[in-house]
Amino acid sequence: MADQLDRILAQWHAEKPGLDVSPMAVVGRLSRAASAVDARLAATFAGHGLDSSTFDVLATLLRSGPPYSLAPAALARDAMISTSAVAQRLNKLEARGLVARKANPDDGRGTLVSLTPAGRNLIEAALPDHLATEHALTGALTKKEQAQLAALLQKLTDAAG
Amino acid sequence: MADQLDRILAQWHAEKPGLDVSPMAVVGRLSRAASAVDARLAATFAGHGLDSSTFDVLATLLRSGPPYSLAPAALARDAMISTSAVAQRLNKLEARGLVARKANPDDGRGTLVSLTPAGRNLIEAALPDHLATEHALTGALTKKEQAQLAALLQKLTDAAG
DNA sequence: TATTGTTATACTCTATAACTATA
DNA sequence: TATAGTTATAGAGTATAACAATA
Repeated sequence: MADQLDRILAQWHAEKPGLDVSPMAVVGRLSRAASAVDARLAATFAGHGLDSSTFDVLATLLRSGPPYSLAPAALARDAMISTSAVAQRLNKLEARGLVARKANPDDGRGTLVSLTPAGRNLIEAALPDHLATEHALTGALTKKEQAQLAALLQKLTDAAG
Repeated sequence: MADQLDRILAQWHAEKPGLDVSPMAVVGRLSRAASAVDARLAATFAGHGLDSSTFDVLATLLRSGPPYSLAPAALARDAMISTSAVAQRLNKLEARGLVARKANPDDGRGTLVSLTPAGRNLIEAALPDHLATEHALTGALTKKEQAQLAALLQKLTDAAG
């Protein structure tokens, strides 16, 4: 049962028999797995009126614990995007009443972003659904396989710097 | 040596001790590995004046073998994007002289996209560099680990598909 | 001077819909 | 009528740079 990547590798073997294209099997499947998983997660998010970046912001605030409040810079670090991208995400979330911005009492330059009650309710409702989706995906693997996969992905990430 | 994902999991354990967040270890690392690998590949592409979507189009044409010519619909299927997105990528590649469009002699409605000599030269030069980058990444894993990783990713993709 | 955060702006990429031409 | 392909258009998302306020 050759999949698309097997066909791609076969094409390369035919066209470039001298090249060792074996890494493509790993890198190509990594890319496809990430896409497929993202699509499944996005479907769950959409069921709650969220997308993955919105979910990430709300989930980051939730898992930070009471008072569910962080500086924009911390959100930017966590999501690995610019602070301006965070500001623009926050504008939308604030317009929807899911987060609120307050002045940071300890630093007049700073802002603190907090979950509103509505934002808290939304992320508390979405989180179990999201976890159920993740369990459904990883459930195809044994616990041992999951641990192996996580370790191998970690090695690859380290190699990529 | 806790990484960022270990810290995230620890936060969830503290905030939601009743939830089994173990799938996040796998899904989170998948996402981070894909991002890290993409960034490394993009750096190699940039060294040849390419980005990953441009490389994909040229590489798809090359591995299709002589006469290095495909219909836009085939390129769209391969890249999993709309035909209009393909048309717009091709406009740019054609403006750079890397591909050429000709009428399909067998179907008056159709177009055939071919590598120009310049396009052929560029992808032939970029491919070994790209493979070297992929070898550098996967070289952190033994051959056996690479095979394991590919198989586990395949299982996960199937579960998501 | 450096830092925090926001906004203005421009850029890239994409999909939907409208359109042309051919089967 | 259906299919292949292109273009026009609009939307989403981002980063760079300019700006305001505070440290």
